[in-house]
Amino acid sequence: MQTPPAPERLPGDSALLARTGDLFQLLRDGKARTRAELIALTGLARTTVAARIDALTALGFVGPAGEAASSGGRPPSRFVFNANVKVVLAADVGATHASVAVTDLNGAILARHSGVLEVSEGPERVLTWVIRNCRALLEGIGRAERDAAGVGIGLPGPVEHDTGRPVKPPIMPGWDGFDVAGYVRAELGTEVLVDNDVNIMAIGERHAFWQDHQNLLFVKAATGIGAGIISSGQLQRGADGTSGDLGHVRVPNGEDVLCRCGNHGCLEALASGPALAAKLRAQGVDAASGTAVVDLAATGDVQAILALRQAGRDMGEVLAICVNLLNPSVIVVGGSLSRAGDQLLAGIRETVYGRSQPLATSRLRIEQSKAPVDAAIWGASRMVIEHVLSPEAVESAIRSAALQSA
Amino acid sequence: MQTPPAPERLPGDSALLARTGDLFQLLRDGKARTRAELIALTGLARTTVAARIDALTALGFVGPAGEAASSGGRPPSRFVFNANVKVVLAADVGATHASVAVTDLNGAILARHSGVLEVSEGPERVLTWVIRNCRALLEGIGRAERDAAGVGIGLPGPVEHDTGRPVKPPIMPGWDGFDVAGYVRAELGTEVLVDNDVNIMAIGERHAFWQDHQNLLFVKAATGIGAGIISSGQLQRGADGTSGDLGHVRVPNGEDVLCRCGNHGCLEALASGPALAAKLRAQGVDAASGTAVVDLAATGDVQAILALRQAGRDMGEVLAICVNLLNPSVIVVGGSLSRAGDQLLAGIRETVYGRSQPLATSRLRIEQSKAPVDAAIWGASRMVIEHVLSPEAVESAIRSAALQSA
DNA sequence: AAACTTTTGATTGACTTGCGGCAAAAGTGG
DNA sequence: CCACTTTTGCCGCAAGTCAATCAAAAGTTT
Repeated sequence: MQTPPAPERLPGDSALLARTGDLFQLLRDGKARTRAELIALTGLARTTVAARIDALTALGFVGPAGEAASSGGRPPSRFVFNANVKVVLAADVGATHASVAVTDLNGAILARHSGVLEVSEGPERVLTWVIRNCRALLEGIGRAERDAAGVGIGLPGPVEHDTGRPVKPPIMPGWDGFDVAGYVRAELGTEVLVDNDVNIMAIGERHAFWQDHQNLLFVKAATGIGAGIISSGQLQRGADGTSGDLGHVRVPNGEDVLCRCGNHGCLEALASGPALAAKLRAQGVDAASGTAVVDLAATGDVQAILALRQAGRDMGEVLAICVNLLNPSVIVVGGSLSRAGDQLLAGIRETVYGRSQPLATSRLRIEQSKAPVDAAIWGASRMVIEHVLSPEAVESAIRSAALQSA
Repeated sequence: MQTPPAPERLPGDSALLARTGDLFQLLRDGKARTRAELIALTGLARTTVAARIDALTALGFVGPAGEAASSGGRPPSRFVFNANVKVVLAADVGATHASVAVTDLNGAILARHSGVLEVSEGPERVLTWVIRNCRALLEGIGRAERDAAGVGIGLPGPVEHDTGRPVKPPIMPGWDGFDVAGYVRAELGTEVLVDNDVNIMAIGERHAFWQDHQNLLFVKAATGIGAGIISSGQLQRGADGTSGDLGHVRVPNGEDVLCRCGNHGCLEALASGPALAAKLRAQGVDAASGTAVVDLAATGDVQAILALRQAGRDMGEVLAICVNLLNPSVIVVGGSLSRAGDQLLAGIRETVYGRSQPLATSRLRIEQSKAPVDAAIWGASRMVIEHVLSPEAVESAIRSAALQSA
């Protein structure tokens, strides 16, 4: 008996593309592709690709996208990711205001609403506001609640992401341990993911502008100062969900400044928005808040400019250590103070490039956030999207649909 | 026509255990298990489990482990991971000496050899020494070169792990960009993985003593001061492989000390072994090196004790920031200075617990390395083991064996 | 308009894999 | 020695992937 020639590819061998959900990942980039292109890309058989595309089309995850140019015969039909099968709800809750938005599955914002809302009013009232406005936005664009694939929520304090509960947040009285995810899920009936707002901004900024960077440090400088760490392409939340807490790190030249946390020399007491405003007021300048300082700097106010630059240096002292420790390829500075742009960044760059090891800084970029207002919404949306469009999630959606029809 | 009842589990549905390599992961813990236990653990069918065990047994990855107690019928046979199918070579190259070892697939050291060797002699000579001693060790325990599953090498400088090349290492003249992995692979003909020695020690320490901690910071305090970061259970190497470089971070009370890197106030200039020895010599104490300082402290020398404690405080200043940034659940302090134990750690603890946010430290442990000498070898071995026993690697081994026999 | 090219859908058979059923094997307890 | 239990090997079934084939569809080229 003669054995058949060993095939180059054993059946079931395509370990990376064993499931329909994996094929789908290729289409996630939004490019329209023909079946032939997908066959070349995956190495799967024609019938397999066709069957999987059919399954994805039946669920609405992909849709037809016209025809490609003919190369002398029947033109091939193309397929493209359908970012509108579902929508995603995104909420960014700040200390004194909140935003909600509806996005498609690309993270593009379809509708949004912002309002003044004190997080200190407690979880029930704040989340009720969020839920109500989510519903209103859905109604406004004519989508049903069941069209929502999930809700992403950013909160201004440490969050245990796995359970969706805040853990001892300093500025959120009444929220400690509250089951945010459960509360919202009970109302909206969808997947709910909760995280720290800085983490969410890091995710948003990375996906929007720095996709090819696997090691990114996002710094939010506003009322507080915090960082979101992306290492190996993955958000790092730490053991208790409190990673990136740079606000109360001690900086050298702030020994005499008392912080609201009770310690001396915290970065936040030196370089946060309120700290800068207080400093200028002490100099006789009328500055109510951090944004006022930024506005003053924009008009050319020398004291404001100097204060921002010094704040940048103070932050740089801390960031230099972060750079040596984490060796990121980019630091993105966001938050209300970052609108000052050059002034703040110049101070940061000056110190970081001076203090860090040449090896770690040779390819390091330090940039201003390119979308200070949208990053949080994008990140909240992106967190949900990655979850619900993951190979596993798509796979299980296909399987349950198959069960339904059987 | 009647549709058959929908099966609870569709074929190919066992997403998490689709492959034989995944079943193998369950057996990696070394516990002997019966087929029935594996069925319960995996949810796979009896025949499937049996077939996979057969495949793994054929390759030698698992072996029979006697019979379990009968519960009234035929006693079940048990299977256990066979850590001796292959051996792993591990090498730790330090500045002035090097170690090589052979371990089994559990990482247990079967044979080892250490010697005096200057890394500055250059890659060819050092690696030749490593290769020669690897061969000698293999011969000593009666194993062939082809029994080696791979080689793990730790080097005292930054390494681009993906390519296996050092990048601008400060104390390794002639090594910059040298293809370490390629050079060794050409000789020994196996997988070669290279990494920074601190990273490797972090891996070793974590696996040996802190398996349930997903966020660990390993600090090596010796001639230099560096850290290995494990976040989300994964070693974080940074964008250029230079993460954890804490030696040249500036600490507050060292402004007047000049570091060998040319800057002032580096942690290494204050708290490294040579720095402590120099400090004591300036005080009239005879201390040749960091280990001499540690020895003095062990005899109760007050100046040495004070110096170590202050070094701990200086390190603590930096580690406090690391804690706020990374929120690890444990910091392990290793390196030659860590043998000082209490003195150094007391200084570190004092500062870290004082400076870090209560949230980040409430569950933080700061401990001495439990195996200062073995951690590096264990880590180098572990790095290789995780690579060659990964589900993918096992899977492909099984597939290629199937092709061979066909 | 006819010939040619290319895509697409449908079908078939071979192969592989996972699963359940059945019977033999290998124990225990009376 | 004889039931009884449990494990284990073997076989057929169902499902999925793949390669191959055929025919229809939808273009281009002559």
